[in-house]
Amino acid sequence: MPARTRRGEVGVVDLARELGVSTATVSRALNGSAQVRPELARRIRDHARDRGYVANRHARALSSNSSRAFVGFVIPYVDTPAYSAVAAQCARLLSADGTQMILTITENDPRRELDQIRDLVATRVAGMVVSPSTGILAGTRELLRELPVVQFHRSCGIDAPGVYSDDTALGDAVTRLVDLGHRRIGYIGPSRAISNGAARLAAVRDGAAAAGLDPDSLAVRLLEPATDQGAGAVRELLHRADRPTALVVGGGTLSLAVARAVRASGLRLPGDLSLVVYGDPAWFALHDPPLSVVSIDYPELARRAARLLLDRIGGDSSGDVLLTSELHIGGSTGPPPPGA
Amino acid sequence: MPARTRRGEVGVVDLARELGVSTATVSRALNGSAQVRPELARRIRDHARDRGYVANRHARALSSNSSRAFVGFVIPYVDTPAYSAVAAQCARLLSADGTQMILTITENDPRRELDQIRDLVATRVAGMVVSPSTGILAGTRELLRELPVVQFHRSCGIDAPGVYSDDTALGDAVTRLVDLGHRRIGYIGPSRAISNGAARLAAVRDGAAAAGLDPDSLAVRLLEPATDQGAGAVRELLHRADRPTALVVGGGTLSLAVARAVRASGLRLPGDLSLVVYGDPAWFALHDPPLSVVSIDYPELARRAARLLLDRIGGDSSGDVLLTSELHIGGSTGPPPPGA
DNA sequence: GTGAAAGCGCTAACAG
DNA sequence: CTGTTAGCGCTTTCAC
Repeated sequence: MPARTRRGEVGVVDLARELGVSTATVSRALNGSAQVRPELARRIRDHARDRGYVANRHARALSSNSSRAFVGFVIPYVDTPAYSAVAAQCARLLSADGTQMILTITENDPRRELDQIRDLVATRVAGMVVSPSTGILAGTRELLRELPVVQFHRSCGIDAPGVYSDDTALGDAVTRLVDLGHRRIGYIGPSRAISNGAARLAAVRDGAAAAGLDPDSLAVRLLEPATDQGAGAVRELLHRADRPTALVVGGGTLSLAVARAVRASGLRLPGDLSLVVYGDPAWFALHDPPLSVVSIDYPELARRAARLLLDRIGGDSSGDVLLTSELHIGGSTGPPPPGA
Repeated sequence: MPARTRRGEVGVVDLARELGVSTATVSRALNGSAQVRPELARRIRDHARDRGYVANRHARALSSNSSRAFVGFVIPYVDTPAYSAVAAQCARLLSADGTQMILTITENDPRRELDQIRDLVATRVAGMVVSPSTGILAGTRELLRELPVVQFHRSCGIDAPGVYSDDTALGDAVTRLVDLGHRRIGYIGPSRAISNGAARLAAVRDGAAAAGLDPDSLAVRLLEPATDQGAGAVRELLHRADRPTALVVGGGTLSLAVARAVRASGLRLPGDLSLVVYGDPAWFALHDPPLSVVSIDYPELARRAARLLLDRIGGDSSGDVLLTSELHIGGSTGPPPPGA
């Protein structure tokens, strides 16, 4: 044991002794209980500050079996801003509330997910934001039932509100492409096993239907998110005899991979192929021409998640939040090539 | 109080009673103390598992005044992968150790930083990784002296090991540019008030000197990181009569801004201007031509930070880790324009 | 309004 | 090897 022995920490007992009052009074004063003579309360608080008193959160959490001292944030992946940046943003917002955020990564592994969520429960977190893994276990659902939970990006069918992106902009993209004259449109997106994968595919199909194109005519390739197998899908799609004249991508990591593969294919945008990707327009604007992008406001997503969680911990039972995605038209969308 | 009353949690006392042993024995068995009859230990563990026992981390932390149950991770910004992705990655690695990571964001505000670090101390974290704010307060340094700390990206001169990127590749970039014939080279990087800003500037100057170019002849613009004021700096540099024939950027967020501004300027790369940016080559490869990039291996950085922290908590006093950055030559670097 | 005392759930001496 | 007994530092009845 590397022994951080007893440091010279001051505790409530010290404060109480030094002020000639009881620990109960100190505690009350420090927690703003109205039932302490204001004058005394102020003296206690001042003294606490002077002595550099910092309450031990474990003792506090242990004693008052409820506190919003900690919350959990559970995400599957680390290497996409859709998760890690939103998590960080959320930590920022929660800290304003004096709440510490414990971040855990499941790597989309149901087993780890269960372990981590169990550990969070063991920490008596006041609640948690969770982006469920694809094959969430029954035991995990069970655990989640026991405390305030907010789902995020993905839903796993438990009775908890969530913050999701409404990906209709993907549908708008398809509609727009059809309007431009495209008939053979490819879609590469995350697996439908993930709730948002399913939602995005649905949006794309709806967009086609809305423009009068048979959704079943779409060339669809669904992949695990956060893999760069997008390249393979692109090559496959573009080497068909009736290759699509337009491609829509429904995921951030996939989009990067697809953009690179398309670039490698030598096709001209938008002359030979139209392309709409998913993610941060600022980055995709590096491309020449700037890519048309479906984007979602991550900071806002984080804000809503944080607020929803705090509401829920506070007992308010709010409903889902659906954040509208936006279609930014760049230079990569145009009419299909004449011969097509 | 939103009252998560007493849920039907099982505790050591329950296990002890049900098994007809003492809580001490249960505790020992559960913590793998060798001084329990193996047969009994196994029975206890099995029973604990069957009952779905999960130890209350607060009680544990409170009792054994040392534990690696929690660590802190303190970063200034949320919107750059240099921080948020590394933090997430670190959380992933630490969880394998059963350690929960509390993430906090200072927004580079010394006051918040102090508050947050004080709160982490109040949580009795076993240690923390911290990327200090620019104007860190004396009180904060004081606090950091009291527990195992690993510095990250930035150093604040306390006596704690750190994980840094060795940005000599920035110097290599400059050397290379000089070798290509460039004499007027601009550098846009993070303020020297930040330790890594200073280090990068030094690397750039060293690179110039190594190639026989007077470091003082560099056109240097230092900015706050994570702002997009890069655009202004670019316009200013490129509108001078003796505008640089090459530009090197020493920060991720700055790089994006600079790349966009250069693009807007209409200058051809590398014909009119050579450009070397800082960040993820995969993203900057979207640019046409693909930008030459100085990059650093963030996952590895996270790995080293996690390991260093655990070592340090374990009592090992290891030294700094310097991770070598790499220069990826893309298509944005070439000889200066003939007339220059 | 304030104090005394009983825990929160666990670990760690100290005995046996 | 195992049980008894104190706490860890705080909150919270319950009296006064």
